Amino acid sequence: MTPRRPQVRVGGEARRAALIEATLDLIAEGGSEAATVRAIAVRAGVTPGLIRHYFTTKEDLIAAAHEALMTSLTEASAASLDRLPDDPLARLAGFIAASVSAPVTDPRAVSLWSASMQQVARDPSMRSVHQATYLAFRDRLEGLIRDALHVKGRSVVDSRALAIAGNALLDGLWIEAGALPDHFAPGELKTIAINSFESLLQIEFAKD
Amino acid sequence: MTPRRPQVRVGGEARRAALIEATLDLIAEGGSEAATVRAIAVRAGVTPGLIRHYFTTKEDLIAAAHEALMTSLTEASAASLDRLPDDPLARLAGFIAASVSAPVTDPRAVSLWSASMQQVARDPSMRSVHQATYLAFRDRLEGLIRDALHVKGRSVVDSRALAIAGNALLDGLWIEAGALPDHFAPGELKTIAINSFESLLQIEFAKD
DNA sequence: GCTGCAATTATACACTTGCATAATTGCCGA
DNA sequence: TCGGCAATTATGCAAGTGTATAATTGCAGC
Repeated sequence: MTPRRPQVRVGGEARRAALIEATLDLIAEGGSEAATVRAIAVRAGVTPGLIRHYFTTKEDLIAAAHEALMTSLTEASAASLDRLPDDPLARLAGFIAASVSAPVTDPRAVSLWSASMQQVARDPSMRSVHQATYLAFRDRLEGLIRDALHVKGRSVVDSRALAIAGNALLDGLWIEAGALPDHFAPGELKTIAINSFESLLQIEFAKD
Repeated sequence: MTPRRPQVRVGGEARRAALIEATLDLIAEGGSEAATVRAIAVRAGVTPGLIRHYFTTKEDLIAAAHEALMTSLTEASAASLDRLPDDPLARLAGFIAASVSAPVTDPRAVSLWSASMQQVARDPSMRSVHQATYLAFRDRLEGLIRDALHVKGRSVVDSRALAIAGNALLDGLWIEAGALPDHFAPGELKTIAINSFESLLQIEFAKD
């Protein structure tokens, strides 16, 4: 007769967040199929039934986890801006560098992101979350670009196109860094990103 | 008493390829978890047991499907080069345009690619296949860049960096086109890609 | 025509999955 | 202090999973 597992009461938002965190951990490590209800429960130190108490269905939990991931990525990006200087050129350069360096360039994040991309392709609600996050990042980049060009006295012809291209460039480098972490020399991607933006915007950043 | 299903004997490589194709279809439509043994069998018009006759395990089949996908992508890229003109500048422009237009920019392909990215993160053999495919594409792009710069009489300082940046740019645009197909005006991404390469390489393509 | 063998179907099994439902437990307010 | 109620655990179930094994079928070579 195995004794009943003692309850550890947490309740409310904390437990909910713990379940989401466990879900993301499992997906990052083993893909969507690894995130079974039972595995999530074990990871969160909880009984499977409890999940049903916080999420009416597993699909619910997955969606919540996806949204949490996206907002955390967005917030990480916003937070990096807070630590940057005021000079528009240096701000843009710092933002670019942060986007292709650790901790943003993290295999776990890339794995989670690619896992979510699949579901984005077929779940409209996930697609709208993805689109909102994508646009938030791109709009931030576009603002930085406009400021940088303005301080150089340059007329901004099509900042939308520049932001799309710059965003694509950062995305591509970010993915490659995550997928083939050993393939690039340290700092190589950062240099490439900075140089590429100099070409795209036809400006020059101050050398550090 | 349901009658026994009539056999349709195919045998050998054809049936094997059909099973792989059914697997890829299902993964593209519903993610890895949709590719169950039974679903694959139905899709291929076959009985589940037959799969075991061609692949000793399901993992075997998945790996074979991944390799088939990668080689097909590589071959598609190589084939597009065959249809391009000889002039190096036009060749590069055509290659860029093809990389961000249909049929390369295909939701199915993007979905399959992101599905494989996940497994790349944790399966070393899949990672080596991914790396080989990535390098094949990038090397092709680097060659086109070198040719284009050479015909302009420009010294090629760091074609590796240019190829990495260009590849990242194309990847990023390709992914966004696949993830948010309705978000961009027709031809917008193509224009952005061409203009961006003009900036990156500091050249000008002939207007078409 | 027969026979042997590979290709194919059929059936079965043990295990996992998500979910429902009932039983317990701890805590908070009266 | 003692109900009451939300948080938690326990148990069970029907459906789906991969795989093993046996039974059939068609075809190729003699």
